[in-house]
Amino acid sequence: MAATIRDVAQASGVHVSTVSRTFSAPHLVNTETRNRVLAAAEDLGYRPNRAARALTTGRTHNLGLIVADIANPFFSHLIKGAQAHARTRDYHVFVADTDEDPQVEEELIQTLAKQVDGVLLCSPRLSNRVIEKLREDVPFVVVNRRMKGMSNVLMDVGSGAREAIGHLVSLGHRRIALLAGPAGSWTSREITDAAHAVPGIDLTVIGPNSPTEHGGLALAEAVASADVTGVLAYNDLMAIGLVEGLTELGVEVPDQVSVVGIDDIVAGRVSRPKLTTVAMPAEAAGRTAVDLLLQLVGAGETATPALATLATNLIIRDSTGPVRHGLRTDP
Amino acid sequence: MAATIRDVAQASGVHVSTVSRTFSAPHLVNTETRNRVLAAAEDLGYRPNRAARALTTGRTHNLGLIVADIANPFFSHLIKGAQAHARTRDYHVFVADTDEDPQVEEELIQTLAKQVDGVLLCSPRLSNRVIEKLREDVPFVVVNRRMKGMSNVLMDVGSGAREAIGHLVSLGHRRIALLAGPAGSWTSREITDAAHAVPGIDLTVIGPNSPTEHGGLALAEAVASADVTGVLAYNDLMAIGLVEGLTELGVEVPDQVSVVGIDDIVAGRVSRPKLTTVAMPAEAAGRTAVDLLLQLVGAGETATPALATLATNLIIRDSTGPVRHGLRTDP
DNA sequence: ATGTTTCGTGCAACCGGTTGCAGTCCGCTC
DNA sequence: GAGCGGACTGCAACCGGTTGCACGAAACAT
Repeated sequence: MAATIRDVAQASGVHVSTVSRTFSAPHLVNTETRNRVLAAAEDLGYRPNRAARALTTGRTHNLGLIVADIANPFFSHLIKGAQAHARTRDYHVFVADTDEDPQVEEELIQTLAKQVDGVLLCSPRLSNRVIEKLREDVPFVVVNRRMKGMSNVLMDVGSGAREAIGHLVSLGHRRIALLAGPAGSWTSREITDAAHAVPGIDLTVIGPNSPTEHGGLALAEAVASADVTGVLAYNDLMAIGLVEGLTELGVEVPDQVSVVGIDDIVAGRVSRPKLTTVAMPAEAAGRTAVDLLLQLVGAGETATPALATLATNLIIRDSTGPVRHGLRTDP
Repeated sequence: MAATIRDVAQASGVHVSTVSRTFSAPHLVNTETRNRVLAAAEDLGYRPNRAARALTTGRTHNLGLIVADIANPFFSHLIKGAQAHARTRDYHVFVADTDEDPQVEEELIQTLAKQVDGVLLCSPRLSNRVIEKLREDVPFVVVNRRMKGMSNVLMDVGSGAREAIGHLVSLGHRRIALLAGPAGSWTSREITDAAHAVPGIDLTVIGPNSPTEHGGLALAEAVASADVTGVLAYNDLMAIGLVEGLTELGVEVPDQVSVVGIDDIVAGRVSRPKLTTVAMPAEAAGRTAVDLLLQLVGAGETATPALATLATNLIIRDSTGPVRHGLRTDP
């Protein structure tokens, strides 16, 4: 069907190896010959078959990117950052969505392993043990989980959570709820740990929860009856869902309850009240992860794992406000 | 490094071809032998190398999915639908984002062509001519563009636009603006054509525009000064951006201007006012597209292209309301 | 003129599988 | 007991490239 290297060889009267070299090591072939080969290739519409090349070189020039939920805008931006950056390095990024299912996550990694040079694993739900085992199959960079001996891209979400809670405290809040994320999420644990370490507050942890709008919506009753005035949610989607649910229950945000999200997705800027949130540098994380992964891929076995930590920052909008004491008895 | 078919052959004392058959045509090999091979494979952690298999069979069991903007929730849901459905058919879907750039789109298709059995091209920005040329390299299903002789998945956006404008008209609107989408978008043209065909309205088409929140935001002034009372936007992101911009300009939605979006993304439900929109069945489109593509892939050259048209429906929320005459002179 | 590089190209094995063909062994039929 | 067919399995070519090695010719040194 499509032209192969042998067609080109025949058409230009040289051996296949010369054609091969014309593309993968041009400096080794005579300028004149090269031009002849290139002309023939152009003529036949020949393009090297990457899969076949991968078979011998062991390099596919593809990267895999695994996320829990492609519909989560946080991941969309990470993906965009990774794809755009990889393209400048002549790599392609294949994205796969696990639907928050660790089982699917494991299968996907195994399937991808042979088809890519390395995998970007974002916010994994798998256990460390399984990840370490899978690592024998393919180089990894793990985003949003600290793993000894592996390259990591982390966002300083602990500090973000501290900042968020500090903000609530400065507004007078003391009884604060933390909506945890999914089980197995490193980020969720970081946030929880950071929150626990803040002195002088009365913290209620609710969860684990599904990190989606629905997850947040479902928590509205629990939050309303938890006797808290401030809430920090695992991510913006949950925060938005929560605000929606609270509003339906007649609980005013921020007048009765202040809500802080994490991620800084667009929806948080257009929802009302506008969401106070901890901004996460998703695109930068994607780019950084690609860099670390290519470093790993290039160096082979000898690579030393690297750790990148990206800063987060609090963006104060309208979903947080000062505590109003005795509110419930007001008119 | 990883175990190959030859390692397994050696370990189980049979020829490689027997190992191969154990996996790709189990009924051809003796139960006893098969078990021995399977045990050895299990033992060595052997998994067939898909790329190598693809070389001889010509089937990679991968599909490519190309979208203009992975961060657009409409596409996220389409992707999820496609990936989940493909997985049930033992196929994997690789997603790539073109960033709305036709050049990148073309390159991506060419790169993917050899690594997948077929491509799902969603809302292409390329010209028909180029697509028809690329089609020689790899089977296509085109989503959101009608192309003769190719399999298509369309959403009945024309009827959706008619319904949306009918809704505005029933609220008393006559002077209506249409915010067009990007150049090269079939959907945008469909909407425009449908809008033009509605009798008795005074239509202003603005565009082409970038189909993002920013694109909508940037149009606020143009809309405010266009002397219209109703707006239909190419998609929800633009509609949301527009509402944001109008609000900043002090123009009330829906009191002064009614806004309708298209897609029904989550952000439209949480933004205030809640967005009236034409719901597009994104997930179903993803599933359907995979079905049509696998049909095409299975049948080879002989395949007859199929056309699937999915219904849309209007969801009325709070961003549309009755025209208020003489509003601007009211207090 | 001879020896030594350097350059350019061809040869052939190899990557990890698949598959048409042929051969062996076995039981069964007539 | 020869002939036949079916069930397994091995052999080897092949998919589309890459690459170490060898070889011939030209360029350079001596």
